[in-house]
Amino acid sequence: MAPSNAQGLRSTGLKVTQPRLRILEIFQKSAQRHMTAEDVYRVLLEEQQDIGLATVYRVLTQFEQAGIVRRSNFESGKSVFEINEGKHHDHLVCLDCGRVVEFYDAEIERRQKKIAHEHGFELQEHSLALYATCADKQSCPHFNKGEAPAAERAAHRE
Amino acid sequence: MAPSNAQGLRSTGLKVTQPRLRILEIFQKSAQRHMTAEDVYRVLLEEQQDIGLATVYRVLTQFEQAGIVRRSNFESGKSVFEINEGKHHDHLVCLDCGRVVEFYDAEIERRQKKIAHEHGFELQEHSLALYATCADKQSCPHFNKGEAPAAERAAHRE
DNA sequence: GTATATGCAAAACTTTTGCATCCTT
DNA sequence: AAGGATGCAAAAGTTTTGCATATAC
Repeated sequence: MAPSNAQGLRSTGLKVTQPRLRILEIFQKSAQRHMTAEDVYRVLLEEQQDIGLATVYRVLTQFEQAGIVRRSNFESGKSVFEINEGKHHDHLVCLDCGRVVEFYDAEIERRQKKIAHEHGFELQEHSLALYATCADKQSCPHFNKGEAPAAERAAHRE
Repeated sequence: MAPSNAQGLRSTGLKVTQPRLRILEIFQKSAQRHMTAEDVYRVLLEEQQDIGLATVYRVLTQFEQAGIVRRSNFESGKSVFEINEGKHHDHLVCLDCGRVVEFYDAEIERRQKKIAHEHGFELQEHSLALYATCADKQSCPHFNKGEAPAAERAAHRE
């Protein structure tokens, strides 16, 4: 999964265009694995690429459908995209600095499936996000300056 | 929690107004525990109450802050509200009919807290939603006609 | 050359806000 | 009477769409 080049893109049936290649590259080169459409667009602007925000959304949506990226929603109100490495995981989001940690817990996965079955359902997918604060504030240096803290939007409602 | 009357409302420090009483009543009388702001507004319209959508949003937000309702986001892009009975639970959403089942799993809760700790965080909250289809379609009679299937928005992107 | 993709602007949707007026206390 | 609450309309924020033009195969 996650084609890293023109061949990979082609194999998904998508034409190999500049916008698609550039967006893929941004995900590969960025320090942040998790980016909103705005985040990607901002990088493109800095690079003086003439790529519109609408194209970013279109490309990300197509990439999602092709299995190249995954979309999450957290509580920010915005969609967050990341390259799909094929390994399923859930997210832990730092409310102090927005940092996103990925984790996988087999037991949680197992119980989710079991719970669905017990209620007469067939589990298709799930979305799990943990929201936490740094136990040791020193270790949470508001690291992802590009990514606004997840606490931001909740604060708006206060 | 979840004051069911004027006294209860007063105790939260909120003034007892018609819109607040009516909205509370709608949650108490409705067959659906889970409703969007639009859902509530639609009921008000049917009752010819002159209550604006903005007020519905304001009241629901205040109720959330007062602990009277809880807000969830699922994948629909809209906020879903329910009366806060005080018992924490997560949600299982039927992709066929939109039905929402509540569940609680102590082991999942435990592991979430453990995972956060292992990464140096203090868990504050979490959001877990399971998306599933009915194993036996007969038992899923598109029950919540008022509530559009959760699959709807995803379909929009296709 | 044809079908697709893109850019731009405008629209769609959910949610919030400004402000004059109304209602609780 | 005074402060908070509401309605309406307008704004904000994110995401989608229509359409003429540009690009990939």
